[in-house]
Amino acid sequence: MKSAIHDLLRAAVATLAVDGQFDSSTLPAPQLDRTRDVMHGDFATNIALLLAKQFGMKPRDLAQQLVSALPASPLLARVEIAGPGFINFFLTEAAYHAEIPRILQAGHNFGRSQHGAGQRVQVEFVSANPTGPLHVGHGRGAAYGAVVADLLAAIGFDVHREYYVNDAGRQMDILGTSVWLRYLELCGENLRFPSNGYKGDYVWDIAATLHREHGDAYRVDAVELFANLPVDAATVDEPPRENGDKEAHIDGLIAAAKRLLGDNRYRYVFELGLNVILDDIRADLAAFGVEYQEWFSERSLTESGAVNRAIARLRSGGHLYEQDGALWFRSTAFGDEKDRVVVRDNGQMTYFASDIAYHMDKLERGFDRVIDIWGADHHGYIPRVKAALTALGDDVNRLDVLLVQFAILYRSGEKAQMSTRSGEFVTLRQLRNEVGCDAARFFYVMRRCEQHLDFDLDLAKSQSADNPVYYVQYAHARVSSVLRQAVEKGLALEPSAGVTNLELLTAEHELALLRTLTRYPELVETAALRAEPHQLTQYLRELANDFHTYYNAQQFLVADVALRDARLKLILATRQVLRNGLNLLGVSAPESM
RNA sequence: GCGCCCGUAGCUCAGUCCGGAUAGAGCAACGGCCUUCUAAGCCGUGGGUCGCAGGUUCAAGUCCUGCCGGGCGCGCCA
Repeated sequence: MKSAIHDLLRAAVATLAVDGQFDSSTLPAPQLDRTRDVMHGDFATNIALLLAKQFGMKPRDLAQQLVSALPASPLLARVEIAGPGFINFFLTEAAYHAEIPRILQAGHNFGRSQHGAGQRVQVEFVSANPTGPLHVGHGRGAAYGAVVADLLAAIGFDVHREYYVNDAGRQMDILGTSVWLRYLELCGENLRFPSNGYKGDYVWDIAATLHREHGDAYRVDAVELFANLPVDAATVDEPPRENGDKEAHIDGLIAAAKRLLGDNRYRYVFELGLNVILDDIRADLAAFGVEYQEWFSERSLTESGAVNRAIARLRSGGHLYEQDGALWFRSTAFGDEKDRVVVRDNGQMTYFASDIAYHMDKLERGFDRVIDIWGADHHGYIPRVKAALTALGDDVNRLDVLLVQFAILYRSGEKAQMSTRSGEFVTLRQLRNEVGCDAARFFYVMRRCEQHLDFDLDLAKSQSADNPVYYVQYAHARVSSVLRQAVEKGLALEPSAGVTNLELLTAEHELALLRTLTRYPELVETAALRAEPHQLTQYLRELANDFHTYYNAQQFLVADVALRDARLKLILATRQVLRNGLNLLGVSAPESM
């Protein structure tokens, strides 16, 4: 609908440009906006104000000429010039009525478009280390990423959803070692669990599996294991101690574990921990309605030689240097605040080295656009990744990093704190079980991603008007209920009947609802392009409000057959749009509540 | 100290990209609406120096500069 009016406007501007000897390509493209106030019509443009200077005319005079140059259209009831020179477009009721069969015919495709056709986009999100269950912070990234991906797919992009699995590195060694130590305790060994180890119950569970299936096959003498290790720091329950170093202690434990178990047995414990947790994350996300095309292994980057290749490319470009026994990337040459180590003095690759290789690999896979969705605490990491891509000679503009701020849970006004390491956290699974997937998905994307999210558990659970997700779902259920009763009373409409009777929809509430319905395709497109799912939640609340208002003002199942038919078509179209929008959010559209 | 994000009604937030018309919504408060399709709903009323100060502009919540407040980050951790 908007594009039709936009075409008329562009034609008028082009006509005037020719008359006035202007090259239309040098003029700003006319913007057409939805009006805020119905007094200003349906659409408005400020193009006369913007072009007045170039055309050497007063804005209102230019506006008048533009209006005269507008091609005739059955969509336009009238066009007015207002204020300093705005041009306001008032659409005919028929223009709105014609949208109803369009919505009904398009069905679940209404709002979808081919805007991004032919372009491949990768969206990488969540990518939490598989060292424990996902917590509520990951949940926001999951919901946000999934909806952004679905929005982009809705406007025609070929979307590749990916989870980067950190299945290598020190944190995973700490997890494997934590599992093994718990196992030793189950074997009856007496030991002091390291302050830096993973203390969650899930570690005990994995250790119990190992013990149940393999008995004492992985047991060693704890006294021998802990001999000659650097002193650990104090845990939170212990009095402070001097000279403790939790990092050196855990690294010593990892090295001892590898030595005492040998490669094969160490590997087995490590893999057991990784696989159990990764399976849990997969199941958790699947239950949350989040699906991926690919789970990309960090380890595979080393095995495929991608990391070495990335380093070689940086080296041949002269971007690497050695200092203090380590290999550094001169990222300051590309705007980073300091240079970064890619190979440590002990020969180990840093996480950053893998990440360079990963992003190099992403671009090599030919995506037109690569979107990373990270927690806001990683924002300092953006300059170095972009620096690396620039140094590699890749087009850094293909990468967008979107930062998602923290989600803070509130229960009866109190914050719920979370930390994976201490084992005291609220998991995504707990949240899903408590408030349900629908409320969780909706609440997570209700705010702009740059905004801290106050997640009110009590509100998310409440079945009342306060709860926006129920409010929208209730509108859908209400339409369904009316349609059910129409069938029961033998009043079912014939959806294929086309535009017949729609001219009877002239009440203010009906036209307001229609106006909102026709905004949907525009809304989906901007929400997708700007990666702003909250626009969709906002819109659905407005649409639900328009419907509830209409519902309270008019009876649908009236005796007048023609009027009833028209109203049923309108609410059927409303249900379709509610359903399409909820579907994009990953929220169910219940037939009854 | 440096960098990123945020600051709009009592509360939670839209609106800022790309400057436009009297700054919007929900909650909370107050007052109405169920013999009629689900009251999980609707309608109405009150409530704002858009953090502060300058600047640009015909026009600034929106753009620029400087402050102030809050969050996060500044490892040869991931």
